[in-house]
Amino acid sequence: MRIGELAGRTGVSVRSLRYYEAQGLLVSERSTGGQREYAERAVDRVILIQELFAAGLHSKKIAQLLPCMRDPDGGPNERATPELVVELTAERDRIDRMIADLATSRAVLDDVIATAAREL
Amino acid sequence: MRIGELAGRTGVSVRSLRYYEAQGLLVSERSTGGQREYAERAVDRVILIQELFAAGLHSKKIAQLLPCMRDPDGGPNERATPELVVELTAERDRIDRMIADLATSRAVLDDVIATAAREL
DNA sequence: GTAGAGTCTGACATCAGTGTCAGGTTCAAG
DNA sequence: CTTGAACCTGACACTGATGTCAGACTCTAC
Repeated sequence: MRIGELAGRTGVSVRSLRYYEAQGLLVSERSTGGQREYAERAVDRVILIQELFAAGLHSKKIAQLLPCMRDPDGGPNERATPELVVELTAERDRIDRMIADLATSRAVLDDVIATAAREL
Repeated sequence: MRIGELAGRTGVSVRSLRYYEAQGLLVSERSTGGQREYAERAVDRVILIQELFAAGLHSKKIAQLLPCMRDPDGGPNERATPELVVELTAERDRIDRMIADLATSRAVLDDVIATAAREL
């Protein structure tokens, strides 16, 4: 598929997809005329990238992480270096703290919403 | 306490504390010389603000939310407008999706880490 | 009263992902 | 062939929280 369709199917802008490629997160074949052509699995890949972005990982770290995934996405499947494992473990811990903080914030919102609803 | 102490006790930079005040998230008395003086409860307030930031809320929405909290923090304790309730409900839903996404990302990291550890 | 640490305001810089525009090329349908 | 939609590259703008700097003022301790 071409970039517009991929954008439509993932909800990610065309601009962002080109950015992902520039950052080495996404690969594409090129047509004779130079237009990007994506395989079907690019859809899942893009969604995963978005999730990792949302989790606060920067593109550089995502670029290191993706080839180490056990996931059969056609990539070269390199192995994680010990340094990367250390970094990813730190990220995982950060995500754990993030989830805990989110739960707190959610409770705050819930409380305000419930209080307001009670007063109506 | 003065701004430096508040910064130290919350782990938030002096710069950020002044920013919070400019955004209407934090209030302070002023000394005769014009220096900010904070009450004890400012500590919890700042920590809460940080959590809400981490949850992806923007300062404007936090400024609307804070006075509607049931929390006895000395604020005027206004009541949430129906429009605000709608917005906060949307934020809460967004946080729920965010937590779910984070769980996915965490699992991805976990998998890579576990795979790497197994190969060592 | 003086030294030095802390604080003040205001301005500009940074980050990283994304939006947007310009000028040109490619693709698919008629 | 032609036309219009989609795509290309490259560049610049934006966002929003935070960093950083300059020059001036305040506070505390000696």
